[in-house]
Amino acid sequence: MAGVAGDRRIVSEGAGEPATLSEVAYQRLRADIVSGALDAGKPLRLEALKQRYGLSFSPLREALMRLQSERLVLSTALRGFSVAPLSRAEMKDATETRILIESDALRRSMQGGDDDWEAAIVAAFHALSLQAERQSRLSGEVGAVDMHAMDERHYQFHRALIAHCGSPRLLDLADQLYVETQRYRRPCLVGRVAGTPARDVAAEHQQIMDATLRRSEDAVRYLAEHYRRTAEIIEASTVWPSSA
Amino acid sequence: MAGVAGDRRIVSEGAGEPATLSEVAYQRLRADIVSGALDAGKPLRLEALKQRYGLSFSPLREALMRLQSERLVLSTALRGFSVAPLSRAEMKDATETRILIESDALRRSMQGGDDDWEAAIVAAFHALSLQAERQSRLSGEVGAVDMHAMDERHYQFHRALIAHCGSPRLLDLADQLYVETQRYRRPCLVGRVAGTPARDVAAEHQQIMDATLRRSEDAVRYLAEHYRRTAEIIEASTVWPSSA
DNA sequence: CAATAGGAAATTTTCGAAAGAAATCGAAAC
DNA sequence: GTTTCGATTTCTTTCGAAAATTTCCTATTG
Repeated sequence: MAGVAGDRRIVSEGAGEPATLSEVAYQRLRADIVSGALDAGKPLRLEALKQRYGLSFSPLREALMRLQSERLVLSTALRGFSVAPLSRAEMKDATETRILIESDALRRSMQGGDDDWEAAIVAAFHALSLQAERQSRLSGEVGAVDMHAMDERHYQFHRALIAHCGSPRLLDLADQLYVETQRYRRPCLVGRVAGTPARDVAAEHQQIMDATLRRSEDAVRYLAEHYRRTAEIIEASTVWPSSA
Repeated sequence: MAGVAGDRRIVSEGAGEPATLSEVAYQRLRADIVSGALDAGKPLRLEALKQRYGLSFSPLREALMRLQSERLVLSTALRGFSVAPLSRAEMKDATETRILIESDALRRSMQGGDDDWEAAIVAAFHALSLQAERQSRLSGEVGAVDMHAMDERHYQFHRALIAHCGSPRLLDLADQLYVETQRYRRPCLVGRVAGTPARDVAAEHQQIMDATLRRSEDAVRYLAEHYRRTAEIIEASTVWPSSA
């Protein structure tokens, strides 16, 4: 998932490895929160994190401070940090905010989008399709084949659509909301839940792409539908904590 | 400026003083960046900050990490932090993003807004008017009378408009963008620049409020115009750094 | 028996020093 | 005169221990 939200902030020269332990802590904590390796709602004891990642307090606290700004971590003064809980309300808010941001970004991209932008979309769509096909062919084999690669392609496709919007803030927010909503998607992707209507995600992507290349306002509508449909399926198939 | 962006994050029990030095560092650094006490673009040497605020590295770095997420501070791995520079492009992006966020938040507020919401708007408008009048009466006296109080009232009015939107994310983003754009407004407020067309800001606020209470889509239009007008005046009357 | 105060343990937060990396400066080589 | 290399200095980053605070447990009181 190289390139997702947060990479703007610490400008490390090459594309290579992170230069500071603070950055390492940030990336690993974020990955573990998104993947669910760290349970939602649970307190993040510094001693435990120190142990887990082999880092000391300073870089850990700096990373947690940053994650707090991105709504992945909660903090209470003198009482430490905890993984931000999951709830219906938060998922809805994240989804609708994402739609607001990406709709505008897509519109702006379509307005000024050039040939390179179009080509990048087509390329990302193709790569996503290949990965999806490979995925479905291997489904049922050695567990969770390569969800990571799938996520990355999926992210790249949606990012390509809005890449030409011209606003660093919108792109950043989109990245951040992608990560936030990913927390909700991930558990659903692991196993197909019974009673879920078969859904042709590839067709939805195709529809969005086609409308985008036509520079049609339909693209915005399709994109919003795409996100809302995902949110609905997740809401229905998630076992929510009692109080949320 | 109690209550502006960032207060969500660290939940300190009472409304009282900040419980941690990390929080103190955050608030003071932010205030100094917004007020211009720390020059835009300049590097933030930790030794100097330590001296200035009487704090040590850890809380300072944690605060800087947070400010970085809010686009007030820039950081380069192993090369430290610097105050985010000001530029036309950034101001435009911040302004347009703010309009996007607040337009949606205002629409949602108008949809579900109840009596208390309306009352709070009227109250905030009134308080702002009183402060503005006092301000203009005292203008020309002992320098910069109480810009702080004025800012606070102004913030509270705009916040009251969108307060009922129901989305914590939108409110947070609005807060953040308010602070960001405040950096550009502040220098303009100090002295009225020659050639600036006399502008009846109070009338604009009145117009926004009236349309809002009527639940008219005009409110959204007026609000956007209000922000764009401010941005234009600032752009014209600011001495921009050569490369920006 | 519930409520409360006191104290021990666990945890967060802060500090100052040590380690590590980049920038600076000057001398030597081209 | 310009470039390159190396040592020195400056600065950031990290660490582990000390300080401050909360949490938990127990004994005591009403």
